[in-house]
Amino acid sequence: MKITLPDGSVKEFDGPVSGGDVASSIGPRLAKAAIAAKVDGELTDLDRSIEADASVAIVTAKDDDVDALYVIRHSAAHVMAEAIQRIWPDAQLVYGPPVDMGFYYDIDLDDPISTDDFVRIEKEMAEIIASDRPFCRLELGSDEGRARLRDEGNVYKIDNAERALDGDGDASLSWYVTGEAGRDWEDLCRGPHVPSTGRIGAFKLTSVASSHWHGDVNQQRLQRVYGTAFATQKALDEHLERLEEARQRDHRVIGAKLGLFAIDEQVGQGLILWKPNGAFVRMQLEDFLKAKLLAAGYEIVYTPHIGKVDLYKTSGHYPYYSDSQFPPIKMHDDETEYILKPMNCPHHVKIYASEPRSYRDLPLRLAEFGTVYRFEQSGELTGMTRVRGFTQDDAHLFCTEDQVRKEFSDTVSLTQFVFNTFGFEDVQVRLSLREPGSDKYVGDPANWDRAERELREVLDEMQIDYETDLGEAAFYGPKVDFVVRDVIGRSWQLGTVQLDYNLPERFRLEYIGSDNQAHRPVMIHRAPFGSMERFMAILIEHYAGAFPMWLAPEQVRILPVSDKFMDYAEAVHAALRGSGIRAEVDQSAERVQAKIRAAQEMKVPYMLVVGGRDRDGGTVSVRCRTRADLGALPLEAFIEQAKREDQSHGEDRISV
RNA sequence: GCCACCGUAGCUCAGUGGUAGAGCACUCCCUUGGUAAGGGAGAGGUCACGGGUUCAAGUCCCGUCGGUGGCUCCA
Repeated sequence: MKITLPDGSVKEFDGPVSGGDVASSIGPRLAKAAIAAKVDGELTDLDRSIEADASVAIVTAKDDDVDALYVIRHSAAHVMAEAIQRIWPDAQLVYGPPVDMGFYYDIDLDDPISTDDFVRIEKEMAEIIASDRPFCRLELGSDEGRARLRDEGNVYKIDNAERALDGDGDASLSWYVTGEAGRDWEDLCRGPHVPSTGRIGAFKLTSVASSHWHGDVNQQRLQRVYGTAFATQKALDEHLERLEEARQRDHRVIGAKLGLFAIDEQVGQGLILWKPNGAFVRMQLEDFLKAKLLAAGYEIVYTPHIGKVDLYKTSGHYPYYSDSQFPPIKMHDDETEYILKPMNCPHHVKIYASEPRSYRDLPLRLAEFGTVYRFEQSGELTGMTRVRGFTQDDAHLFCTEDQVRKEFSDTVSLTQFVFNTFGFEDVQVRLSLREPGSDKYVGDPANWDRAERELREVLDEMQIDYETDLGEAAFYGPKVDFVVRDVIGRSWQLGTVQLDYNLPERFRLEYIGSDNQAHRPVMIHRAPFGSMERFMAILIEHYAGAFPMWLAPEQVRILPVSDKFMDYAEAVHAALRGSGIRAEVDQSAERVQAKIRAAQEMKVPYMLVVGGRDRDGGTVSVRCRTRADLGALPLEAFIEQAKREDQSHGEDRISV
């Protein structure tokens, strides 16, 4: 029998071997480090027999190996479940997979598990790990397995088993016993696991939350205990440190510290108050994009925050999303109703419809930073990322069928340009298509087919990597979303480009073609930032509050060495302001060291230390937030360079 | 919306049913200094809100509001 190793070498064995045997044949150290095997690309237990020629890779307990972490965390989930059942024998196990950064186990138990219980659970886990009991696989045929599950009486496991067996006549069921069958703890599980509990290097429980069976709110509510595990304590410590650092970058923490935004419960949940510093950054972002849009042939419009319900009935939004809107405002006649607009499109559609359009007018690109209101569930609200009132950098492009391709491709380029400008690298592109056979979509299926095909073709032409999500489309058309991860690893949708063959239909939009006949335009909805609130939140975390100079509300802080030089500091201040540079003077009675520290903490890009030497020479001593002391520069030269850095969006940096 | 946890000074947090605390920030005074915290003093509180138990509640119980982590949802 031939076993091919990852380096391409081939080892011969007589008869079946296990991954462990293969490891031993290579060397004792590898055998010792091995925790699982990957046979023809599939992870298996180290002691599973390999019956035929195969390529085999040995998985060792390494913290940078996703397979190793997968197996370790899966095993840790078992150990945690056993620990929980030791403490709460009534706990019914549901489902316990490894996930991105750790693992969880869903448990049905009436007693609430709280983080205070973690110490107890972790102690039991440590004991199970210290006893170093082997994970033993126990396989039963489907009938025998079902009988066993019936005896155990856990409906969740029976359900899991039926799903595993579904459509596979001769499938079997497997259990993993942590120790000796019939005596020690066991769990229905597909595996694989580490050879023994002692191989789980380091673990920690992280949080407890609620979940629902099958993710369905109408089903049994479960408790989900989250944890994480690594091969070594060092890696676990580093992971926890990274989490802590990420928390320091949290936009809610930095937003408060830098005076960017506030939320006030008297104003309302999920409603953002942009404070002067945050408002300034937002204004810069809007101006930046507006200039780009005007250059690309967009036109700016303004529309009201409310509209009659009827408008949204025509657009089709109202019946679909009535429970995620603020309730309608009823007028004095008790009949007319207005709603806070949940979307800008119907208003823009009405601008299109306000005059006759010729094919010569198309594409018509209407842009607006339009604030919309959606009644998100209270449990959903999070800082600036998930809110009830937000401003979309919205635009609607009305074009002919023939123009769709180019307009769509231009908007995708624009979105990419925006992400590049801010240095976002971890951006996933997601193409959302409709779910075949579902009736939740409106419009002609032929139009949908055409739209979906065109999106794919353009993305392919632009050589963009994307993943396809069936069933994630908007009800009116397919879309391309740009998804960015925040520092805590959560994914947020920012930019979006959506094709819409549907609204023009519902509003009976028309243009007169070169044939002098009426035709229906196609709409593209697009928002590169997505929402100003969410984009701002991600930007804060991305920069950890240290905005590049062109975005920073305070670009320069002048630090007089003592208040004897306050007059010179004020003169420098006036010169900077006169040149359009945003500067402040630190007037406190502190020493320079303290002033520097304060400015660094407030993430001011440049500090100008000024004292006697500078006053006499007409210079400023430049300190950069990231590059420390740069030395002295004549005031005029600093202003020149500062303006250049500002206007070039950081391409040209100040140097001395 | 659901579950768990949390809510004490502007911020970060201590606080055993028995007189409300610290550090930072703030104000004032001293210090007048050259690249990440000089020293001193002062001010700042309806312990989220409402009810209950108790001789006595920041502390225990119930409710409401708000926050956090998930679940579900996200045009």
